[in-house]
Formats: sequence, C-alpha cells, structure tokens
Amino acid sequence: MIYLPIGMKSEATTQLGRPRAFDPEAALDRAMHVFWGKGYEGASLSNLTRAMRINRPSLYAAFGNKEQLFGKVLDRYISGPLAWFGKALAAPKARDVVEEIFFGTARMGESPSAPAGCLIVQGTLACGSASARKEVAARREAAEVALRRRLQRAKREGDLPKNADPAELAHYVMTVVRGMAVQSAGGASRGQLRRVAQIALRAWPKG
Amino acid sequence: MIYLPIGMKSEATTQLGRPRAFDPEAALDRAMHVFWGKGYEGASLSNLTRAMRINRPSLYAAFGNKEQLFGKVLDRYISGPLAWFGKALAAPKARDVVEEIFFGTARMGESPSAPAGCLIVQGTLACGSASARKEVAARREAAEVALRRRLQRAKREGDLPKNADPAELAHYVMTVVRGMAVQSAGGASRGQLRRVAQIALRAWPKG
DNA sequence: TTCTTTTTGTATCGATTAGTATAAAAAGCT
DNA sequence: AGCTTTTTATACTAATCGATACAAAAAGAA
Repeated sequence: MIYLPIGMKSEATTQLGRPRAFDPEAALDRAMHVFWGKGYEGASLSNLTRAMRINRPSLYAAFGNKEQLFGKVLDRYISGPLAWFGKALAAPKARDVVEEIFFGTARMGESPSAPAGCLIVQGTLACGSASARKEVAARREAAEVALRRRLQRAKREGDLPKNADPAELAHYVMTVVRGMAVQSAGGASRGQLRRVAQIALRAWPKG
Repeated sequence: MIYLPIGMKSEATTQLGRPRAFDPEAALDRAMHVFWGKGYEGASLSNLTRAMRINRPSLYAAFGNKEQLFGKVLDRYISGPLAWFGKALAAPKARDVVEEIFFGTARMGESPSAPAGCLIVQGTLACGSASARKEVAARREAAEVALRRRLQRAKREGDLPKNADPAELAHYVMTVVRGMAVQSAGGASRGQLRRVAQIALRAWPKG
C-alpha cells in the first residue's frame, strides 16, 4: 500500500486496477469552496462529498481523512487564489510590496464565484478541532514571516527609513489584511476594501 | 408559562416553586468564555453545561436554546468586556475616539483569564448556523454604524478635515480593529497590538 | 400535612457526525 | 476467458450533536 500524493495520478506507465472516475484537483477545488464558505467544522462530510461529487470511500481513499483533506485544501488555496501574495513579495520596492498586498486583498473580494473573505482567516479562527486550528495559525504565521523578511531586506537596502521597524510594519500590514478579510466576509464590497487599502497606506513611512 | 428575562430572578415578592441553585449571570459569564474560545458551533452543549456548572434542562429552562443563549452571551459581551467601546465614542475629539478604540482593542489582549481575540469576530465568521452568523454580523455592523455616525458628527463640527470621508475612515478603523482581533487570536501580544495601533494612527488625516 | 410550582438529575430521543466494512464494477495483464 | 488490482456504491458503525421526557427534590401556600 503506497500513499499516493494528492492531485496527481499514478506515475506508472501502466495503470493497474479500475481508474478513478473523478479529477482529484477539481474535487479539491470544490472542497476548497466548501471549507472557504463554511469553515472547517461547518463543512460536514456530506457537504463535502456532495460538492466534490464523489462518495465517502473515494474521499478517504484519495485524501486520507477530513483533517488531511483540509490540509491539502489549504496548500491548494495558497498556491491558487493566494498566489498573488508571493508575487507581491517580489516587487522591487517595499512600498510596492505593501501596496500590492493591500490591493490584492481588496481584489479577492471581487470574484463572484468564490466565497467572501479568506479561508486562512475564517477557516478555523474559533474551532473545536485544535489541530486544524493550529494548522491554519501556522500558515498565517508563515505569511507574516515572509513579509517580515522581505521588509528586513528592504531595510538593509535602504528602501525603508532608518527609524522604521520591519517587524512592526509587517505586523501592521498583516493586521489590516486580516481585518479586510473579516470585513469582506461581512459583506464589504471591493470598492470599500480598496478605500480601506488607500487609507492604510497613509500609515506607511515616508521615504 | 411566562418567559423570564435572562439574568434576573423573578420580580415577584413571593417566590413560587423550588429556587434555582445557580446564578444566571455567573453562568452566562462562563458560557461567554466557552463561546469566546471555541466559537458558536465549536462550543458543544456538553462544553457549555460543564463550564456553567448546570445541567442541560436548567440551561434550556433559563436561556431557551443554544442559539438564544448565544444571543444573551453576545449582549453580555457587548455590555461587559466591550463596554469601553461605547465610552470611546464619547471622547471629545474624533482623533481621541479612534485612539481609544485602537488602544482599547490592544488592551483586550492583556487579560489572561479571557480568551484571545474577540467573540464578535471569531464567534461565527465561518459557521454552519446561518442564524448565528447573521446575528454576529449584525452586531459587527452596528459597531461600525455607531463609529460612522460619531465621525460624521465630528465632520459637521469641523473636527475632521474637509477632504476626509467619515464613512471610509470608520470602515478603516473597524478593519484594523478586526484584524487586531485575528492577530490576537493567533497569539499576538498586547505590546505588538499597541505598536500596530500606533502605526494605524499614522493614517489618520492631519487636522 | 397536603397541594402547587419550579428546579433538578437522569436517562434518553432522533438526527447527524466522522469514518468503514463489504462487495460489485471496471480496468489491465496473462 | 481468468486473475489481479483499484475504485465504486451501499450500508453501516460508534460517537456526538442539540434538545426533552420524566420523576424526584425543594421551596411557599393553604
């Protein structure tokens, strides 16, 4: 019994056994929308299997269990709907990095097919499953660490004023971003989020 | 059968029947901590009754059902741990109002007995119960409306620059506040939150 | 005491939860 | 064909969910 990495079919040239009738990546996308909209424990297995259009044993065979499925969904969320974040970190100037993060967050509220808010923020903020909560918290922390390192580099390059603290600035930016996610989940429009982003940018140190 | 308002014992001078053996307000406080830490549907009735130190029928007799208990807890949360918000709105200058809101939020993370974060933010962000979710969203909206009205008054009084938009500023402030709640739930210290508050204040329009 | 009223504790309800046992179905290989 | 392997669908598990039925217990009133 070999554990097959999710989202990819067997690499063997000759396929053994009955082929699966569903696309694991498409199923993961559907599961993502369910978790995104209802949170980790708000999403029941019946919700998930119905949306993914597979039966329960297929889900367990392909993705492990609910918690592991959630982990795969988190990975896919970060490398999919949240991929702009990594690109934003690559912008030439720190000010541009932060601007892209703010407006990228505002832009997330404009897709009508995607649920409002952010899976990482609302997926497990308060949740009975401690492990799922920790997994989401770890990913929130990772994003902040990445931005902090980027701003520390900016400081070394003279891209930030001498009195600016990269760690505090990173914490501020991520705070605003997560607040925007909460507002979006509460029904805030993309226009409102953009205006919040513009105001939040006024706090950025003058260079 | 008369529905007895929660938190107050019978007003009749002569009490009929067996007196209840618990203090409803203390029980509500304990329930508040459970909801605060685990969210609406993360808090099971077994969690609640154990923390409240009452049995299930006592809970239902005194508070209705889980959803109504949550509503009473929300009221108590707003008039208790969140009472500083109403006082902040009464500050003389708009800048002071916002400052008190920011630092009041930072101060909420310092009580070691209380759960981290904000019940209103994390109680039901993503949750299966649509009614509980709407109830929390309504209270989030109410806070923003109150601040918006306060800032509109400030504008009329010349307490804000002519180019400042009270509605946008209110949205920005509540966005930061809710982001701080998320950060706090993720383990941010009061010191970190205070520094975020200071940076966020730099976005405030110069008067 | 006896009656009435309310709270209490226990034991349970049907529904739903996450997770599986089992066997039929569908493919390739020999 | 016959064999092997994997996925499929159905049906089921034990546990937990929110919510109650029921009767004993505890008070005042008559």
